[in-house]
Amino acid sequence: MINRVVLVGRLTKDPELKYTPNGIAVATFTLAVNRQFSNPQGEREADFLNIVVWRKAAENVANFLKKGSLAGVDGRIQVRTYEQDGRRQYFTEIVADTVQFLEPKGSSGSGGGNGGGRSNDFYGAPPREPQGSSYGGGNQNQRQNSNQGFTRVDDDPFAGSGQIDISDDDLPF
Amino acid sequence: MINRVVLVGRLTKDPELKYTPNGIAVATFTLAVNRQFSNPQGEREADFLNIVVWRKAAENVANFLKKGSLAGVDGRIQVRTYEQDGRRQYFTEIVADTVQFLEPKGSSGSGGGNGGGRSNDFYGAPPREPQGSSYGGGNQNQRQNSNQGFTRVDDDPFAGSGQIDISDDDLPF
Amino acid sequence: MINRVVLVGRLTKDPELKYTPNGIAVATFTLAVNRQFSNPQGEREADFLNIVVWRKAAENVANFLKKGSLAGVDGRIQVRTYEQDGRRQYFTEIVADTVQFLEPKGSSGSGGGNGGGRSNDFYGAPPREPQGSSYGGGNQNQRQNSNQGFTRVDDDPFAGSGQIDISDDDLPF
Amino acid sequence: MINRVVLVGRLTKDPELKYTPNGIAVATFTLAVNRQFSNPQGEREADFLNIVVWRKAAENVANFLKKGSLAGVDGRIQVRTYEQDGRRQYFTEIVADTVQFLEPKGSSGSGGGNGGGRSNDFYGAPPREPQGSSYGGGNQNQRQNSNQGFTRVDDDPFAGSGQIDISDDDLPF
DNA sequence: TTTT
DNA sequence: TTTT
Repeated sequence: MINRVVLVGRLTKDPELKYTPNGIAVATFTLAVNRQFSNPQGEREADFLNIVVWRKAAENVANFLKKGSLAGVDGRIQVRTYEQDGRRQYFTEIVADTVQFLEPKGSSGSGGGNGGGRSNDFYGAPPREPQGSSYGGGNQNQRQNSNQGFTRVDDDPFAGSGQIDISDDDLPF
Repeated sequence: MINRVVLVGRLTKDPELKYTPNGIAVATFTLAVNRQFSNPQGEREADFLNIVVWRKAAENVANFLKKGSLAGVDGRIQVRTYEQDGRRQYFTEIVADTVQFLEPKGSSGSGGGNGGGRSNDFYGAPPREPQGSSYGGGNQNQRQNSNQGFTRVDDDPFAGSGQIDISDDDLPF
Repeated sequence: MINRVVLVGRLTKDPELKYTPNGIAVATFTLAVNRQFSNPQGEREADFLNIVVWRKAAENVANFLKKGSLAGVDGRIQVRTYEQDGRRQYFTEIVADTVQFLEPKGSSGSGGGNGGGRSNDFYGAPPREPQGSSYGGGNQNQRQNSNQGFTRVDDDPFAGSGQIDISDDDLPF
Repeated sequence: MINRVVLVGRLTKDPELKYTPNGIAVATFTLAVNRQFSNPQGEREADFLNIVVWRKAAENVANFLKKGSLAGVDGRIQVRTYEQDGRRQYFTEIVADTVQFLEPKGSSGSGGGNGGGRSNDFYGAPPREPQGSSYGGGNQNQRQNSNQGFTRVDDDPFAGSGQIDISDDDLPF
């Protein structure tokens, strides 16, 4: 059924890149999307939305976006459910089909030096592609390539660490 | 900033209509939106999304939609935050600008008999209209017009009851 | 770049199904989308939008939708340009990723008897899939299976007939 | 009925600001939206889409956007029809509810010097507001304020000139 | 007629 | 050229 979301906002932190046990890249980040109107106190609030993106687009996100970057997201809303202290919890996220980098002029100033400059799109999560092992587990993320290597992701790409060993079949793609 | 959501799905229950202390109508319902692909177990899962709609559209929703109705929603995602047992909780909802009734042929079978038949739209939450007292608190909802009268809504239209007395200024419009 | 369109409306005629020389299915139809407000003469106008959908979804569209069907479309806008009498002409169409059949209750009454009943989605135009010869040219359209066989489509799926022999490379996918 | 479009692209020229006989501002521009994939010749094509925006947002567009600006648009597709040499012609445009200025860092380099810097939204075309004469005809456009004054718009905001005298009632709002 |  |  139709489930379409389009957002433009700024990353609240650097994106996190992880890999599934099968070597599929997944990036997560939070997008701050300013509200249309200020609240009665005159403050312009924002909604903080959790974004997930898979495969090649995940690696592009990790390479080209960072805290503060302006980005567009085209995807779908999804609610994940989990138990915590015996209570059912809900986690709402946007699964991005496309992430667009929106920093037009050799911006990004300080920091990582992603070069960049052109407005650019990353297309992720192609619907139901063969889930081959084409992602061999090699970490192509340029920014997190120091000591820690990459992180494995299991069922929850937003989780801090994932030790439980599950297969790709449990992943939502 | 751009924040746009379009959904088509079915109501999991009859919508709930409430009124703010100032007499502004607000309806809430949950929309079940089937996922594109079935999970590895071959089941077609759904996402259950919380929808809010204000003013005249809220009353139309209450009058014309019910459990099982197919509906389209055009709106924006919003995250509300609240404390519970000292823990910060997040509640994600879609604030609908438009709700479209999608039951083309004199459907709705049993129950309320809303007659209907035509595909119909309800436009809600016009951005920043004067928040006059045009909604005098009279309950125009035909389906919930029995004994219980209408319910007051305070800061959380999804809450079961709201006793705290807040003004319209605390409402997100 | 972000280019997203979501529509709900009714088919003004039965969809047309054609096949490229390489056997790829493409369906076209016009969707009447009623405007939000009536014009000063009190009439509720509609916009008539050209929709294209490829591959399996095209065949589903041809099999399950017909004149008057309520349908949802999720896709992108595209402008094609062509010459006519030495004048440059523009043709705007929506390339659908998904077409959703929105006739909830064993509707469609008279006519083709598509059975159906459930709300259903067709996913078309997967971005950049290998354009294999999986569509062998066999016409699986149940409604147009009489004498005329299928129609070849060349560069313009909306054109009445296409005699010029061009390859898949000229097609927009 | 649901009719929603979200675009991100660049202006091909400076926007044009006009005023209706009743003094309502309307801006038009063309947005170049790059396609997702390059064509078989390896070129990245674009779609050129006509955007219209009304009232205050129109004036903001005229003041803050110019040729080459990156902008987001949230609106609806509309088809206008007209006669030319006895032939019916169609003109497809996007009526913007919101235009978002997407040049994050004091960009816009040469030229008008709009200062700016912050990502900014303009909300136009509020649905069915009272069509009063609140726009008194004063031209607030800073960039086109030289000799030519403002231009009147009649039925077609994209037309070069409009001599026919029509009332606001013929305008699509 | 097109933008970076 | 248009749908309910």
